[in-house]
Amino acid sequence: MVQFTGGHLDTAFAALADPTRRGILERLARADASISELADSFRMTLTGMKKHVGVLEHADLVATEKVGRVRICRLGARRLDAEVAWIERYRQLWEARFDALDRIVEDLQHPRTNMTRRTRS
Amino acid sequence: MVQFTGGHLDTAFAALADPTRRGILERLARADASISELADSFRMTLTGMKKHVGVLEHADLVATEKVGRVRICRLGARRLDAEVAWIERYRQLWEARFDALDRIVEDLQHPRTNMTRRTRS
DNA sequence: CATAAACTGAACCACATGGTTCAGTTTACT
DNA sequence: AGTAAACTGAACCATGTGGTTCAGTTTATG
Repeated sequence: MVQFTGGHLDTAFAALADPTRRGILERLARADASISELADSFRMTLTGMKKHVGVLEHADLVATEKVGRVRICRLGARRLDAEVAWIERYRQLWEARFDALDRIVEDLQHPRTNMTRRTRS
Repeated sequence: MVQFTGGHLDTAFAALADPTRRGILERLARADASISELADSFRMTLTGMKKHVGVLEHADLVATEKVGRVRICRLGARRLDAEVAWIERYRQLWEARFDALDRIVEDLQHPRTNMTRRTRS
């Protein structure tokens, strides 16, 4: 065990851990926007907004392009497939774990001499 | 717009943003464990591990109980439903956004005089 | 009772975050 | 040419993170 080459998962989850950043993604899903548009949508300085966009860009959740004096921000390539995959796998383990617990509780209440493992219902 | 009461999403995503923490969850899905067991699985001090468990506990991803001198860690109540829901919704928007882009590109290549919106195929 | 195991809390460290201000630079408009 | 908009970078600030060490406390065991 001991190390978990996290890679994308780290940066993607970290990027999603901020409400402003999630807001920006929702906003960009409606339409592309400049840094200033985003900045005053979220009542924040240009500089502050640029940092958030930087984080999202670094996670490939946003892509930007400079056109004249304005930087256009659009949704990036990352579709969060790996992230959902991790969580879904975790949820399966979670369910299995609690199913097992249920079986134990039930066995304590209705013990049976046959100790072979029961199959999932 | 302007504020996004993030609540759980914040802490859950933040908790998942660390590879050690994801590792702990996977480990606990296999079986409950004490702080010391986790600590040496991940080659870390007890104190360090306790902090990680603290973060996970704070996000309801882990629940602990002290039994004698050992603290038992098990999976917590949070099944990450809200988190998956957010991401899934985002992916839908993402698809819609790129479908729209495809339509534009296609229309540029094969222009048609009828400008009514085409329905999704 | 004595010792050791297992945890806990405080204090520290280097570095990242989420913001700001201030001082530029580049580009558009008149 | 001159002004203003839009961004950019550096510096700063308070707080959080991921880890450590050290000094306890509690609980189990010989």
